[in-house]
Amino acid sequence: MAKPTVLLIEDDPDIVEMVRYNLEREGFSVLSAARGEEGVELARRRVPDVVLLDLMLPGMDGLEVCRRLRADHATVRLPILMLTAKGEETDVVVGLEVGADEYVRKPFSPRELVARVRALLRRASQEPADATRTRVEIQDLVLDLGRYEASVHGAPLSLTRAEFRLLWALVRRPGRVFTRSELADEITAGECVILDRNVDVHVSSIRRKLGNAGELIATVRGVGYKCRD
Amino acid sequence: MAKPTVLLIEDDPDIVEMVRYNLEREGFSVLSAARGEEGVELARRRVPDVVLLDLMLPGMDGLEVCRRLRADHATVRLPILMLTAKGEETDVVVGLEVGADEYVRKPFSPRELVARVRALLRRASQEPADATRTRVEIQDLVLDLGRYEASVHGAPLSLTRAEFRLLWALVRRPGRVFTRSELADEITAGECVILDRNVDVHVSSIRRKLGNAGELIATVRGVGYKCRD
DNA sequence: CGGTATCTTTGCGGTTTCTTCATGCTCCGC
DNA sequence: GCGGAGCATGAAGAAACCGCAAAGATACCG
Repeated sequence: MAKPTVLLIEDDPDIVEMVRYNLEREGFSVLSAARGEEGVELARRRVPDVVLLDLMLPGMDGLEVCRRLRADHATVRLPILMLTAKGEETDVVVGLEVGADEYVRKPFSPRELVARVRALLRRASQEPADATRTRVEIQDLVLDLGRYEASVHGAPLSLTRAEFRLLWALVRRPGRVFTRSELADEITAGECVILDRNVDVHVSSIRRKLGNAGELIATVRGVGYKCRD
Repeated sequence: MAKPTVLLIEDDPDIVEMVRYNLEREGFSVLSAARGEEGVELARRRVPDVVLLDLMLPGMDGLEVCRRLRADHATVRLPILMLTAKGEETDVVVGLEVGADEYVRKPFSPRELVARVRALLRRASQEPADATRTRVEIQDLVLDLGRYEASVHGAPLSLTRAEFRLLWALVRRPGRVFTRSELADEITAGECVILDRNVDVHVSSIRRKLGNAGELIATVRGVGYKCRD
């Protein structure tokens, strides 16, 4: 998982500037397009995590963009947040029917925008996450994602967030080998980049906390780590 | 598994049409009623898997429908999703008291609606007892949703609305970890957006009011909060 | 309209956790 | 057995996180 990408389709350069500044400051990577066609094309090629879409665009308008994104297989599930000017209430309704997920009225506060984008991402990502396994047992080790708890032999462990994420990644697919950078991404959830060696440190500390069960984590020399199965 | 059935109680034919179209396309079977009495009757006779309920109805309003569904043995644990128009915040509060499980603000996107209905069904199938609980006791703490009252050791607490909702969300599913933004959604019922950090403040104030029982709320560092079980 | 309770945001300080670095150890081919 | 690359681990500075207090904003009520 990398830094979340936002595609902004908007023709007013001031707004583009403002949104870009605020989203980048909050750790998003921002793409932008001033015209509808361009936006659809970009969405198809780069597939962002969210689309912010102005309703009023020169050429192809926001509704049409929305329809096209929904029509294309690559972008059909992409969360779309619509930016509307005040008093376009009916357009909002149409927009939602056409497949937008959220809307924000102009003028909007940067804070609100960021919060909405976050909420949208969260909802989008938790949808399939619920379907995924939330609990894993392997020998004496039990991990429960929903409760954020780990235990060995029934004795609870106190893992930090990074440790938990790392262990979760390994244990979820026993036998499969992960490179250090794969694991680093799991730890940071793609938010930032860390050195591969850091993974060693976390592994070391996990092993210490696991005690005997520490042997569950096998070092694969020259490659990375895996969980024994 | 058979096609899940949704009962929509809503007087605006446009919305009925829109919801029906979208839910059927997604594989649901849809019943509808334009009036509250009719809806209650239908719910009793056909017992759907979910009820979508408009708050503003001619005749018997949504809240009353909700109460009746909760009063009847056949429908007592039916998941209810409430449709609310903008600015009906106070009604939303009452809706929570009466025992609705989810809210969607109008205007809503069909995709969001479908997603919520799915989420509701999934939750209902996983924890059938949870949906309709109106009272929770955990150690010395008692929360009563119907009366909007909380007490520790029998001594009543004076919680604000935000505090009550937050605590209710935590206590209803002990052990499960909630992120700050999930909790923020619970507090505002999706009406507006607040900063994650605000959740800390409410938690802090709840803990103070709970006294010793404040330890029931555990901080999960780097993740959020949960209720000890 | 004014007063009050509640909600939201903000900033600081203490604490934990993360990251990096340096050092010593292990494994492996030769 | 030796050398070297790769790994383990301790330590320390940097960063993130949380609790709390206090102030500004908003909603509520008479």
